[in-house]
Amino acid sequence: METDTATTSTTWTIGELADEFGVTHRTIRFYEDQGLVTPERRGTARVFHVRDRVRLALVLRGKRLGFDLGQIRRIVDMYDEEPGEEGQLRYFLEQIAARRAELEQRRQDIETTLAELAEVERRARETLTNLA
Amino acid sequence: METDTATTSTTWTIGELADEFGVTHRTIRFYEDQGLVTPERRGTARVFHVRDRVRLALVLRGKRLGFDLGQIRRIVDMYDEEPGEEGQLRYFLEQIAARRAELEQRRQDIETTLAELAEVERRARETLTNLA
DNA sequence: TCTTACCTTTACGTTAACGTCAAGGAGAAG
DNA sequence: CTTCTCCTTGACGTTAACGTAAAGGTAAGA
Repeated sequence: METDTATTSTTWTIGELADEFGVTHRTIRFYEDQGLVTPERRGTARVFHVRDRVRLALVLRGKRLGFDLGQIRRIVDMYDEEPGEEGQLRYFLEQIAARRAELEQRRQDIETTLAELAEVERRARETLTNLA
Repeated sequence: METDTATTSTTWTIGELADEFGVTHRTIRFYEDQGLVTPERRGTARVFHVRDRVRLALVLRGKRLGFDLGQIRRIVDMYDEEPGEEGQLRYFLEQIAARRAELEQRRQDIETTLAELAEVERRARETLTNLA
């Protein structure tokens, strides 16, 4: 019996990640085609490392937010951008500002909607009380 | 010259709404097919009233949030739900709670992402300063 | 009356993001 | 060696949300 010293494995198969994140193999392979994850290959099999796991989580969070994969890639790629020289860095900061602007627009829309739903709910509760 | 007493018209053509909201006629007609707007018909022409204008704005806000039209309809329809009897109202409140839960999940995701981007930005600025 | 602008329906085309077979390899267990 | 289980690569299918002609109606202005 091989000792399982690694506490929890530091690599994953496609099936393990699929189970953990509740997606199909197909989805993960699709994300690989799109360059969102880049698993190592041992022979023909895929071996996913921590970086891939993190990126997959980021992608799925982006999906929950309703971003398309293009937008998602732009955000995810920011997480492991290399320093680079000044021009690059300034451009990079511009990109970050743009993403932030989008996210803040969304947050604003969400807060407006939540406020309106609260009002709709208030009226419904009122009507309900008046039935008693 | 017909007096334009109506300050700004209280009805709109499809083109006016399309221009105002930056979408195409096709999009609005599609939303009509989906029952998201229900313009009056005068002969064959569509006449949009305030209700349609409001609903269109809600739909587009839903799109900015990345909801699909199914989710959007569920939210939008809440805005002009009729009181109804107790069972209906309780079900209605459940639905509101569900939509709110989705929106709050999104808000959480957005705040996490904004925080992470702020950190990424901080590091980029740091690197930039160290070049001077 | 003839443009011109705006509207109409019908209907096939397109893109994103996977779903869904089909056919087969690789290794561990019995 | 055979049977499982999990993996692999194609490759065509599907759904949502419109895009994009095609072909024509209508009302106002020159």
